Amino acid sequence: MAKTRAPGPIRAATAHDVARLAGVSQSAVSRAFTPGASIAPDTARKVAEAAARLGYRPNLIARSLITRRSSIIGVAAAYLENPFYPAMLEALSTALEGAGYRVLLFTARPGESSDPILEEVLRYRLDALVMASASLSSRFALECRQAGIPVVLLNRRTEDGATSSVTGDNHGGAALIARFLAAGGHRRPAFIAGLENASTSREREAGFREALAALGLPPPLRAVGHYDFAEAARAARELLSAPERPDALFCANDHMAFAALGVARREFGLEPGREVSIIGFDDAGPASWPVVDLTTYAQPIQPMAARVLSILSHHLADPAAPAVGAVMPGELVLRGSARLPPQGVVTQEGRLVWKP
Amino acid sequence: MAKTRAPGPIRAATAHDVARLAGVSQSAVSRAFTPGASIAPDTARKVAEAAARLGYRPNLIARSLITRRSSIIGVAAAYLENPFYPAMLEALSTALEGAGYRVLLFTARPGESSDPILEEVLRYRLDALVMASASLSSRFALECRQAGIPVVLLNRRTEDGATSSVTGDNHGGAALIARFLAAGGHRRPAFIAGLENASTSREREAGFREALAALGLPPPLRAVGHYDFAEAARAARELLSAPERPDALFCANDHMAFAALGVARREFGLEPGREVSIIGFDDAGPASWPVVDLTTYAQPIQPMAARVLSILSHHLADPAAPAVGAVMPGELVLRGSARLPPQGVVTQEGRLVWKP
DNA sequence: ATGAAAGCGCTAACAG
DNA sequence: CTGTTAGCGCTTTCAT
Repeated sequence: MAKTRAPGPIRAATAHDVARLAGVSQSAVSRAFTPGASIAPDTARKVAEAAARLGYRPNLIARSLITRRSSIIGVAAAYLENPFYPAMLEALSTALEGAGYRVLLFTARPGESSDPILEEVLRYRLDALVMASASLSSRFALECRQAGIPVVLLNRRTEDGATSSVTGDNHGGAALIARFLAAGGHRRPAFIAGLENASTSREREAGFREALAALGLPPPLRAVGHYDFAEAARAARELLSAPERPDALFCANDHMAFAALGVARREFGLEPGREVSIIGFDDAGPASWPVVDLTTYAQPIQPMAARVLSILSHHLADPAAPAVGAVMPGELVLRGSARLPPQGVVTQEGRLVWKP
Repeated sequence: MAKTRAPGPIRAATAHDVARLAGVSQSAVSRAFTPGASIAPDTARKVAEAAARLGYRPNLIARSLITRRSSIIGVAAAYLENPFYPAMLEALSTALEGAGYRVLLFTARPGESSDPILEEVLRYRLDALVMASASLSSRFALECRQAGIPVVLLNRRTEDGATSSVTGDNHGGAALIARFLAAGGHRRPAFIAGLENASTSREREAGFREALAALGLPPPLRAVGHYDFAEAARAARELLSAPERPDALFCANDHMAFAALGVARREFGLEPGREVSIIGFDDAGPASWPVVDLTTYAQPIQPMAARVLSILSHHLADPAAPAVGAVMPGELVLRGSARLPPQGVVTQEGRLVWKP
């Protein structure tokens, strides 16, 4: 009577099984699956055949244990309601997958410290960590560095600059917006801030204020939207109710501008682009939808993702390399939500941008 | 002269190091980090101290090799431009993280077969796989099953029903929309399809047509938007240019409805909700933005994510359990883009829904 | 309750 | 080019 296989989870074939079937040693099997290894074509063929027959796939877990590299990169993301982040995540994931990495996703609960989840980064021996949006304690960044795990911040930066980062040109973009508004004849600009402690919001505000001052315009009215849709709507409401109503609203990101757009049109009957100008920052997907049609400073998503990968590779190759802070230039994309100035409007790659 | 540590990536502390420092055996250290294990409180304390001193963290890779469980679940997602998916991804990730799993993200390139990436699923010995949006060859699903890896499809279903799935009530929701339009006095409804071979689009169309027929209304005009923004805009343009202009547009998902909204208002000067009714499916984030204000059938994102987890747990506990196809009921959320019928409009949890 | 010993499936010297 | 031999860091019997 034939002995039947035990039921339940059939154990996957191992390199040993393949070796036995192919009549070679187990190390030969290993070599057959290692790109650069020296192996006779004939042996490789025999192994390939046996492997195919058994449905063998090298166990990456076992490989990682030895090589101490998992080919997995942690990506901490949150705030996915803001359509900028899914786009960034997709670009980043594509870039990393293209380079042979897998992405382990951490969606930090807003408010929660990201540290507990990030403990896992160390436990799983991830090759590197990309922090998009979530905050990171400097203690943890240090610990990662000690463990030899490169960290790159995306669209975020620490005070000390000790951790590598990739950001858009927050300061320059905001300054450009100030000049754009001035050129368009706006005289009472206002600003809706994001989170007070976020580098993006602070840098954008600083760039805006400084440029405004340099142009001889008054400092902007200001309200805080905490990068939250409902709170941004409240902020817009507050600003548009001011005795001297602002003639322009610069929102620290598109997500808040989407809220402001609705408030202006539906609650104040102000047509964006005609009676009030509303400008965002990011060029998140919906900004280009005709129903939304938001003028905004576009962050270059693909190049930013590519830059993250290159910095990561750089750190992986040389663990002692110093941190780099990459600032990627973007463009002011002109749509219907802000009045155009008489000069500097040019078409570029099928879209209107402002080049003073 | 004191011997200094070798430079470069300092090797992380192992259970052996901790054991040596604590003066216990390596297995004692293992037990100290295993929740249910029998260990003397005193020993546990000594181990904890030594571990803290060395910054020791159990290597999950090594553990996985033995336990054959990685606590990692693969999630294949794509089409993140459609804001429904980031929301789903976030909910799913939160649910899985809450249950102690990590999420390995696969962003299948559109068009590409998902199989090559999914090979990785097998190599990494993932515990399970959730397919949101990406297509999955039945060959691969079979292979996963043979390898004992549970697969759950999210917002997608196979013909044969051999793979577990969680979907919204596509047929029922679409039928409800048909009845809603009829009740609102619409007489010439049209339909914008998504991808012709997607179960979501097919089921929504079938539900819509059948209900329309039952109501004695003519079959809807039809155009295909392929779940793509630009193509959906084209489809809307085509339908709204028809000699007998439709008085309602049901789009197979919100993302396409966002495009239709823009076309109606900007290109045809038709105010959605007054001159033409536009309805979507999903209740993706922007649908509720006042600038957008889309009437749509809401899929219950959180419950769907929770259901995926429960089905996964079920399959993990019993690998031989049969596939289940969960259909989660949603609600028709009323906003400004579609004319309201005189009856059945009720307020529920702060929003307007239709309960005929 | 604890330690010794045997692997998990694989890679990486090392001889041949 | 190939097989043999050690482990990677951990969990898990099995005695004690």
